[in-house]
Amino acid sequence: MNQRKTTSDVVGRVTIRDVAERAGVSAASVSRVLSSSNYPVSDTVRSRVMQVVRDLDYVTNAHARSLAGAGTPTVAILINNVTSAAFAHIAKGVEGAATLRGWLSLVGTTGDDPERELALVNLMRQQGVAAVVLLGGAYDYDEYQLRMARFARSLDAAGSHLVLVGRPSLQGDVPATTVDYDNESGAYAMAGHLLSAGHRRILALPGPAELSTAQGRLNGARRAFEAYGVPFDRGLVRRGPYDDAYGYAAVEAALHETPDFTAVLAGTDVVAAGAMQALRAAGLRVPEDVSITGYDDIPLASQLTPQLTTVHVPYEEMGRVALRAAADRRKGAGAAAGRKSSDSEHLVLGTHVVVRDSVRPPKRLR
Amino acid sequence: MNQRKTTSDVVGRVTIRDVAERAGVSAASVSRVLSSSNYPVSDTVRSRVMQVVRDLDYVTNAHARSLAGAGTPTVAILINNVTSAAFAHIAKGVEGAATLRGWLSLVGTTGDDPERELALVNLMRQQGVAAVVLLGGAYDYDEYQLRMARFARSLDAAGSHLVLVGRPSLQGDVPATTVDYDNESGAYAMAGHLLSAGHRRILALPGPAELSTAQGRLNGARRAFEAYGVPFDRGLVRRGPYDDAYGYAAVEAALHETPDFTAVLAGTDVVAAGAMQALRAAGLRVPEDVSITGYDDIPLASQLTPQLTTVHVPYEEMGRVALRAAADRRKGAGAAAGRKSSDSEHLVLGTHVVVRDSVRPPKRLR
DNA sequence: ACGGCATCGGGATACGGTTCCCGAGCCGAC
DNA sequence: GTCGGCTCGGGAACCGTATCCCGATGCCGT
Repeated sequence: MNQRKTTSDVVGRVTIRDVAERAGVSAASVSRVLSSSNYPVSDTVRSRVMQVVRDLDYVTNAHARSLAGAGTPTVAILINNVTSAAFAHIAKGVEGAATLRGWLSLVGTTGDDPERELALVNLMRQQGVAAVVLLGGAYDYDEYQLRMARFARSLDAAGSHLVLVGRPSLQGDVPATTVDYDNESGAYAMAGHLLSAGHRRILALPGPAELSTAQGRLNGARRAFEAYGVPFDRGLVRRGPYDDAYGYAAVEAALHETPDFTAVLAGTDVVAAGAMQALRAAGLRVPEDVSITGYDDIPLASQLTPQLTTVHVPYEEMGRVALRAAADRRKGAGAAAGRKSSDSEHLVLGTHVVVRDSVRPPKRLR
Repeated sequence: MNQRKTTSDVVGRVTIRDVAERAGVSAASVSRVLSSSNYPVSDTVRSRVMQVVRDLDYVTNAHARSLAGAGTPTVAILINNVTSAAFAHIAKGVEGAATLRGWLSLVGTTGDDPERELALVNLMRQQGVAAVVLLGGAYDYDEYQLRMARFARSLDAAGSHLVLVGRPSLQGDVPATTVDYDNESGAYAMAGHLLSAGHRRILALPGPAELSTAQGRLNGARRAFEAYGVPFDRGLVRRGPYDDAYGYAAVEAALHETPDFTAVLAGTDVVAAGAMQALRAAGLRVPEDVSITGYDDIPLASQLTPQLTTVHVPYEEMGRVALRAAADRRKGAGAAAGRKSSDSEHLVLGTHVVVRDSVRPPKRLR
């Protein structure tokens, strides 16, 4: 007697046919009522279906829907590390913009592992995502260019699209969009801020040597030194990973070896926080004895004491722009199979210095 | 001569049949080669298929796969705010554990909007996710209980499972798992730490009155006061949202109205950061003049100067536990349709005080 | 030499929707 | 009165993959 028609025992899957049967209509009608197409459906059928849907607590199977051609567009966010504030803000921007359009967001973390990145891109390709957004500075090997170009073409062939955010853009005619910020100019402005305050001996903590963002920040600083006619002392540059331990250790070492610096130009707000602690531990005051600047303008910057003068990077905006770019391209794709000339695109957002309390003129000038 | 041959005209979707045809085998064989079932396939067929798969850069369609019964389990992470460090760490734990098992992670942000939360749970139900993990403190209305119970039952009926992390658990026989930490004990210990250092006039900034976590933290503190025989002055309690502006404003106001406090018991590390700034702005030193404690032990706590004494909450571990619970339950579900008695489950993780540099005995005792 | 078993490939079907196409009913207009 | 057009419902053909079931082949033992 345990027939399926009684509904109450339909514990597992409720299908569209169950609904149709119970409402006394065809599956096609149920689909039309639910899929909000503008196919005309009589009010009686509509209300009958809706009632049954509520009764049975039915939801459509997204996989079947996708398979049949309809289906919610999904954006994949691939990120090195969810706990990084900067990345989290980009992700927020992407997710927010996605939600606004009714898109779904899948996230995967790569943990800086290229193998895992590869695996994830393929996984996302399987999912048939509308776009893949790759976040975070990358190591700019030749191999990187090759790998990304392959990703881009694979995704493109599958009707998807690759968006690189805060990463080196791709050379050549590769179907990918890059969303970037003016990294070098930000560093230029930040270093200029210190130089124009009178600092000459500036300890630079750009970050890891191979990371694209670190390179850009160091270049910007170097250009500022040139512009101000101040010799750039490579002995005052110390490399290391983007974390506070690096900031701490680098300052501690510099205090022993080249203690005449009057300011610290940190590659990141987090690095600046570490540097600040090391200075305090050595009995130095910030900014009275030593000035500090950061980069990123994450919430931490204004939570430190003194509040950190830093470079504002519009991370959340970048995320939004990234998704918009992907969505636009998707819309445009419907036109013709023939590729447009604007296959690859490079969007650059501005940065600016946020002046807070961590910079003062060097002591001897006061 | 490096032509891609026929491949070039298969621009859009490459299906399993395309692969089969090109390899001169049936679709069934291709499926068997790729799905790593232990169905016996001859080496010649296998290698032929693999070759074509590489040539065509074929990936299986995950939607079709899911529809056919196989398919990657997916966990949905529903989170108020990606930029909150605590939530980000939970999410990291969930995501990491998911990845480890080959699961996928979908995220959605609710932005504290119950409507959006509802919509998201339904969306995830459509996706046929294996589990939904709901993060973050919630407002503990009666309606909350009802709503969550409905979610839990809906998901359960669809073969999925609801996991509540850092939220009030559900009353009654609701098929949901709760992963929690010992919030009240943490607060008890933290307040006890201040009391045993000699503080008696302690400014409490528990957070918003209605939030479940804030309530628990205040209760713990109150119990500590009782245990130490110290009267609990409600005039020294100031409510507000969990952000640094609240910490700043509350301390500023307290400095005018009840300036005799010697310590601040903040409901959150971020709140503590705001409080610390307000004290500094008023010319007070931390911890020499006023002690401060936090709660959460996010990275910020050790980036502040002085480093913050706080309560460590095992956020990432909670995330891992949450996913494990969901996975275990899923495995167990295959056994019998009949429900076990352990339909709802409540896991509680421990907390502990991390002593750093932001607490000293009050001045008059030194 | 022959039956039987293990190995392996292929056709058919199911998964749960969407949508094309057709047809029935109804109304208004000539 | 008839015909055309419009409204709306249903049957059926997909979407791409996994898997059941059956048949073909080859090898072994007796």
